[in-house]
Amino acid sequence: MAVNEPLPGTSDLWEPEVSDWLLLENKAREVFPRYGYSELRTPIFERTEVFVRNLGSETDVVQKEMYTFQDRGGRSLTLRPEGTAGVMRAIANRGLDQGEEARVFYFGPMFRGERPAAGRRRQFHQVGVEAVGADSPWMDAECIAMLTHFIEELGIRGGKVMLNTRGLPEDRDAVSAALKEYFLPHVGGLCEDCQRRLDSNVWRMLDCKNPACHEVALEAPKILDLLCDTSRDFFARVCQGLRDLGVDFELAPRLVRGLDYYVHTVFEITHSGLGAQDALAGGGRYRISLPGDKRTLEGIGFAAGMERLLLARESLGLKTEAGAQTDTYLISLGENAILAGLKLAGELRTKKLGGRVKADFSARSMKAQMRTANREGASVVLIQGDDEIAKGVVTCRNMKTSEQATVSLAELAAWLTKHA
RNA sequence: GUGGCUGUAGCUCAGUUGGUCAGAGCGUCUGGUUGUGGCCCAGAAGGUCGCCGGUUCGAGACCGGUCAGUCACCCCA
Repeated sequence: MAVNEPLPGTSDLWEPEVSDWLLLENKAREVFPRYGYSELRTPIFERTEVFVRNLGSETDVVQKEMYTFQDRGGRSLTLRPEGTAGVMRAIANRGLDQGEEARVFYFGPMFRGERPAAGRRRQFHQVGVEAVGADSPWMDAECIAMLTHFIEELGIRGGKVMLNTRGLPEDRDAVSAALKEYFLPHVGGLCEDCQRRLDSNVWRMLDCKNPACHEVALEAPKILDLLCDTSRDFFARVCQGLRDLGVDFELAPRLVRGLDYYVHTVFEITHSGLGAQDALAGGGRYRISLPGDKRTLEGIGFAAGMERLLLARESLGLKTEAGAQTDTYLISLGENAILAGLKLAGELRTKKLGGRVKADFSARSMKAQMRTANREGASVVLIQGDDEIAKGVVTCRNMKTSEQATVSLAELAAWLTKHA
């Protein structure tokens, strides 16, 4: 049995869950193009270098979560742990003219070697967007609005937009210095991680979840207050754009997010229906150097966890229930009839009649076949035995009303149209 | 990677202080007369009690390990 179970953190997806996934994918394909974004599909594995370069060799994702392997040529390849790096690589490969923008969306499986928990899998799925070559704050506002639009279209209420800014790279030293100065006197009472972070990554001390650290971080200087005028002005425009678009948001002064390439806007959407991993989506503005391109490209993007979107829907009672598997069920009595059933089913499909047509080839009793038809939720049952075949008719039963009629093959189409 | 909880038929679970304890409900299959579902009744199939080892006269029950699930931490989506 164990050999048949999917690997930890992966799962087989059956109906009716597949329907929920299709809904998600279809919504992405419906909503994002309305904002001028087009779908991009990149490979599921890349040269390891693509991710190391883009995410940074020091990040947790790169250091301990990637599925990396050697191919037959000895190259180091990695299953993508996130979507942005591959998208950037694809954009670099195609080239982006000065002033040109690339607005794309994507979705698909990502892979990280983590311990599975609620809303966290080893093969998980993200739907994300990237708008590269766009450096306007209004772009940020529109991007966040698009995300909330998408989430609302999925029927997910109760998501909260948490918004902050990290300012420009030039601001970083001043902010770090101020934070260090603030935290230094308190460091004795903080968790081990934060004691280390004081030197390695003081920004992250702001969003530590350890109660003692959080207490201290509450009084920390606000990043926004430490930024230059340019940064503050940029952020003010993002906020204004969101207000003009009618998007509710909360300022989250301690939201910093993990990756170093973020500049200016950072945001998350949180939802209470998820358990400990309460982030539905996260993103921000970034500056990235594309390989083989001297320019630094700026962009804005986000990624949403599809499993988490589905969990949020589930917490709101929106999970798809199991439904009928079959619309028209063909019962055949006797060997001759089975062959007739095979042919009739084929004709129905060719003529696009009867919806989902399933023929029973089991040669079981009438009763047994009827039971199966009923269990599968068939709305119509067509019965053929030697009698019907001899007369060139089909016994048609409407399973909802229990009406039954003997219908000639010529009239079958009309009957099905009426009852199916 | 760390910790808590869990692991018995397809599903949900009972199984007292180790000794007919391998069970129930649901589901499935078959039947309740000659070609008819959903209700009802009857019968049947189906599990080496996650796996390995140990303690014991004897373990599903106790111990150790391992695998898996789940929740939390870390980190993130």
